[in-house]
Amino acid sequence: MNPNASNNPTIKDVARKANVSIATVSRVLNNLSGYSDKTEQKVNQIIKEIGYQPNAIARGLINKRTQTIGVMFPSVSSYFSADILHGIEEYANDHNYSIFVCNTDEDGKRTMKYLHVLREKQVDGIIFSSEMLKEEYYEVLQAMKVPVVLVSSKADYASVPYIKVDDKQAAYDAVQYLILHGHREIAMVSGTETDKMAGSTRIEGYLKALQDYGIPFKENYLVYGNFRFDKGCIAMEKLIQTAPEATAIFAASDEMAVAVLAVAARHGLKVPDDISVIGYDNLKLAEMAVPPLTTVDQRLYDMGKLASGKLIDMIENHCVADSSIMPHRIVERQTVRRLT
Amino acid sequence: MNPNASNNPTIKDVARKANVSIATVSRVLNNLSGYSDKTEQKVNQIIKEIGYQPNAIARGLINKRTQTIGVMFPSVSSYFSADILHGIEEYANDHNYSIFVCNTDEDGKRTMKYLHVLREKQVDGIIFSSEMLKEEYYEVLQAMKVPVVLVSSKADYASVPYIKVDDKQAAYDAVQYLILHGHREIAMVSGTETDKMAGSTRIEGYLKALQDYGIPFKENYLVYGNFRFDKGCIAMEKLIQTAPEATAIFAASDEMAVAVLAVAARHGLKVPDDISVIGYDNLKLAEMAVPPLTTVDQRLYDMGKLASGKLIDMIENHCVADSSIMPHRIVERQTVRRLT
DNA sequence: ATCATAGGAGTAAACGTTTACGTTATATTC
DNA sequence: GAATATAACGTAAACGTTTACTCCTATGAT
Repeated sequence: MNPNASNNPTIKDVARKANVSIATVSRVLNNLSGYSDKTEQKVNQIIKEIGYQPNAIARGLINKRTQTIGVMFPSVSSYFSADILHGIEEYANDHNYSIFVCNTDEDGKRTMKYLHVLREKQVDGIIFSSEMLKEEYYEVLQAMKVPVVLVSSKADYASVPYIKVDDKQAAYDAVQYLILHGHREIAMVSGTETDKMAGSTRIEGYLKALQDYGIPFKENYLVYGNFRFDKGCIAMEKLIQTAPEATAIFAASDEMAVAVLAVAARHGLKVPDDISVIGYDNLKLAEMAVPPLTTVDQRLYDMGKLASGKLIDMIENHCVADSSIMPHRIVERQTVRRLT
Repeated sequence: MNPNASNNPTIKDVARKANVSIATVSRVLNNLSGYSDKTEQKVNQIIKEIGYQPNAIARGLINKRTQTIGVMFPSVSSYFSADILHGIEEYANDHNYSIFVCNTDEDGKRTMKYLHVLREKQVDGIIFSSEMLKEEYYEVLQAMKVPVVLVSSKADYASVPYIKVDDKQAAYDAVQYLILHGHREIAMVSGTETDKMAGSTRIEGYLKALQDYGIPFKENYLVYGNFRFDKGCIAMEKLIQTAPEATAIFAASDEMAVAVLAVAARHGLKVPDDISVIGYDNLKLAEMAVPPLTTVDQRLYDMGKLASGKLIDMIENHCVADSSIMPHRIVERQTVRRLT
């Protein structure tokens, strides 16, 4: 009888039934040369017949390629990550790569554990999303010898390709937009105080815009959140206490901008009549807000796609991709009022 | 010299340097018995020294287990999926499983392709999220012989374990909540017209509640969306035209409820003063809305965790888990007004 | 002293592929 | 018709593990 009844059929089963060697089956599978049309047809027929599917694990073992990439997110469930992930997944799938999602929780331990798992599972490459690439991580990454690309992030000490918008300029543009709408009392809800990445560069843009337009910076106009909604609420509450004269607020993320909206409403402040707000990201969330949020678009989905693209290029061509600065633009909706 | 300089060290390298056989190294790696304390220490020391990490691919080949599960989403980037994914990921990671995310786009072709990829990659199990399990899929799944669990979905012809809330009852409760707040003109923004799953059962709940309280159903009070924001907007626009007398709206998803909020605002309708709305899901989005959305909580994160748990149980104990009906509850926020 | 026993360790097959190399038969060239 | 090239395969090693067997040695019981 069939010596391999209960298990999934293997290349051996195909070979036996088709009366050829497994080498030949392998050849038609990978359509190389070295077989006649007749055998090709015979083999393909048997494959259909017994429902054979190649075993990617066995392939991976010998090819040393798994067609798999790992993606690290500080928080998979954040609306920010979701968009990037979607882009990454789309491109990767189209190019026959699967993706492992990893949720680091911004926790070093967890991240290291994940890095080891990805190493053991022999991923072909890794994408780091919106997270500082600590040296500790970088060391493991180097030991793994797989390509890495950063998205919405940047490593200043190591030359790892990244994809991000020019944060400083984008923040500058956002603040300038407010200024050009007649605002001079502009507060900012920033990201994490210590986050060199998206945090401080956006603050720099804010500061520079104020300076360029001769607006003095006031300490109490700058508060910190962590890019997420909850901290954004706290930050806005603080702002209402300490900077009630502000006519406009620049939030360093859409989630926080929406928090500003929420807290403003809670306090009976009308947007944009009593206070204007501009966000950062252009998540779907911005469209959904009431009123719809004016924000700076950073095309996260495309950034995800591009990240996938660069990484796969590096994997397949053993090259090193260069970094990209993504264009940004302000999308005008209804949360900024023109001061007359 | 080292015969294996450029590549990652393997168990062979460890064995050679420790002067033991690879079998012994394997034994200490998997801490089985059959070696002395001294060799154990020696081996562990060498492992540290040369930075050896086991190759999960090779392991997978022989063990026929990959510690990997595939998760299918109709849309990875939806805020709904993000929460479930987070739950799944969390539990899986804690139990040493990695997860492949798959975005089906609700497209049969894409789904089938993914199913084949997952098969080739030898995943240990599959979670299907919020999607009808078509027979076509089910056949491949059976051929794969891996456990499957459904989350926020249900297959009526096949006995696949699922996790979901009692949609009909939850919808009933939502509508009842509106009724008990004095509403009688209650419209519904439903999900996909054809979606047997979450679509029609929620409509049934709506209908039953109306009936139980002696409220006649009006055709024009029921409009269809697809659970997402954009269609929700269109649905609400329609409602404003055809059912202006409605005092309350039950939306079959938070995204659509938020759409209702947005469109209401666009038309100068105040929520909850002019119109009340209750959503379904309790996404973070509901909290973020202005005003904060009253909705029915279905604890998606926990459902994700539970799905992971059941699946891993099935994988490891070769059993078949039973289904779970998750508790739901109404979380009261500020979009429903008590009619006096 | 003999024997059974168990602990410690090695050997080699197996997992499902790919691929370098070898072999045969046929076609081509002169 | 001999020499050579080429097409069409088959053989077997390799990828990095796990594990069933086997073997040796020391220990304890008799």
